[in-house]
Amino acid sequence: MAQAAARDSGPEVFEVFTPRQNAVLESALHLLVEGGDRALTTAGIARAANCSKESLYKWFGDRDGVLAAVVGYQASKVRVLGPGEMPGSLSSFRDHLTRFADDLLAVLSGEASLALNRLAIGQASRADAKLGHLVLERGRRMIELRAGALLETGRRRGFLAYDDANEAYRTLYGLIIGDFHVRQLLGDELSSQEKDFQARAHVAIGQFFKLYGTGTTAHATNARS
Amino acid sequence: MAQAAARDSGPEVFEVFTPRQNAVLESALHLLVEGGDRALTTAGIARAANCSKESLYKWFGDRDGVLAAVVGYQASKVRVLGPGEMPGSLSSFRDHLTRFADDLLAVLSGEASLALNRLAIGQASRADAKLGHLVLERGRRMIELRAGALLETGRRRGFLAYDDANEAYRTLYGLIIGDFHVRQLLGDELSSQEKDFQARAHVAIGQFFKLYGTGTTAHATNARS
DNA sequence: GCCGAACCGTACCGTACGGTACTATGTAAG
DNA sequence: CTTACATAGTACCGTACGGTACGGTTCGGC
Repeated sequence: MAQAAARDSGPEVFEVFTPRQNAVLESALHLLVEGGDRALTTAGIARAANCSKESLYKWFGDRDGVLAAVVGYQASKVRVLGPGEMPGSLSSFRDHLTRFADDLLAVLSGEASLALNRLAIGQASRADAKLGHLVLERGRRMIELRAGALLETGRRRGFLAYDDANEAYRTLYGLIIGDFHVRQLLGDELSSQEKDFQARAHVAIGQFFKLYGTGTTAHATNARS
Repeated sequence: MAQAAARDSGPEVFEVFTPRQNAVLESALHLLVEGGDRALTTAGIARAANCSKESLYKWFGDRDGVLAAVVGYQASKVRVLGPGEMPGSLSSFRDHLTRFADDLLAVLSGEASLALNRLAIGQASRADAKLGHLVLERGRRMIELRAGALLETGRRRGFLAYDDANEAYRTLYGLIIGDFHVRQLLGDELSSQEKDFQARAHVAIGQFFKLYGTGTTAHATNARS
C-alpha cells in the first residue's frame, strides 16, 4: 500500500487518527460487527461512541468517509508481521507455511473481517467499489505480500519449485481457503470439524508441497486425518 | 448431498411463478445487476416492470419476498445438467472435470451471479441471513451435487482415490476458484490473462489429478485446448 | 478571569423508501 | 349489460436516515 501514491492522483497520505477518533472508529466497528451495515448509521455511531454527529462529519467528511476510516482502522490493527527470522530448514519452512495458513484461516473467519468484507461487497455494485478496492489493498495485498515472501524464500532455499509466483500463490490460497470464505460471508455456520483450522492448514500445506515441493528429504508424514 | 430432501422438514415445494411474474423478476434482476441493491426499490421495480407496487406486495409479500423470488428465479434459469453420459475413459473423465471447472468459473463470474451474491452477502449480517442460505441452497448446493457425482464416478472407475469426499470437493473447488470469487465480489477487475477460464480450468484439473489421481495410464500430456 | 477552539447533545430539515389505499381500466363469466 | 376480479397507475403516510445548525460545556493559552 505504500506505493499507492504512485497510482493515485493525490499524495494519498495515510491519515492517522487521534486516539479519540480511533475510539470512535472502534465502537463503530463494534456496531458493524453485531448489527451489520444497517446498524452503522451516523446517529448510531455518535450515540455508541458518545460523540456528536457534527464531529463525525468534521473528522470523516460524510458517511462513506466513516466507513472508509473504519476499514483503515481495522487494517491498521493487523500487524503485517515482517520478514522476521526466515526459516533455514525444510521442516521449519513447512512450519512457517502451516502457521501462515492457520493465521489466514483465523483472520478471514474473524467477526470483524467478515463484517467489513460484507460491508465492502455490499457496496461494490455501485460507486465503483471504493470500499472494495480499499479492502483489497489493505487486506488481501498484505496477505499476498507475506505469502509471496515466504514462497520466494522457499524457492531460493530449494524447497519449492515454480515458475509463476502468482499461480503458486493462487494455488496456495485456494488450497487453504477453498469456499470457506464465501460460505461464511453468506452466513453459513462452520461445522465443529471445519473449525479445526490447524488440521486444515496442515492438510492444505501437505497438498501444496505435493504440487510444488521439490522432493528433497521428503519430510515423510502427511498426517491425513 | 443427495439426501437434501430427507433433511428438510417441509415439502420444500419450489414455487413457480406465472409468466407475468417471471417477467417482473427478470426486470428486477436487470435493475439489480446494473444498479446494485440500492436500485432495487419497490417503486423502481414497479416502474421498470410496468406493474403496480400493490401487485408486487400481493405476489411476493414484502420487499424481502421480492429479493428471495429474484434469487429463486435466477437459480431456476440455471439448468443443473443432469448426470448425462458418464465418462468411461480417463481422458473423457478428465475432459468432463475440466469442462465442469470452466463452467464453474464462467457461472461465478457472471454479472447476475455476482450481483445476487453481493446482495445476499450484504444482507447476511442481519436477519439470520435468509438470502444467504437461499443462495447457498440454490446455488452452491447444485454445484456440489454435480461435482460430487463426477468425483464419485471417477472414484468408482478407479481414476481417483480419496477417503473424504467433502475434502476432495473442497480441494477441487479451491484449486479452480482460488480467490477469484471474492476478488470479483469486491469489485476487482480480472486481468485479460485471468479471464482465460479454459486455461485456468486446465491447470486446476491437472493439479487436482496430481493430488487425487491414481497413476493409471498417466495420460501424459494434456493438450486439449 | 477572559477568549477561542474543540466538542457533546439535541433539535431540525429534506428526502427517499417501504408499505397501503384508492381509482381507473381491461376482461372473462353469467 | 352487469358483476366480479386482476392489475396499472398514482397518491398518500410514517419513518428512518444523511446532513446541518445551534446552544451549552470543557479546556488550554494568555
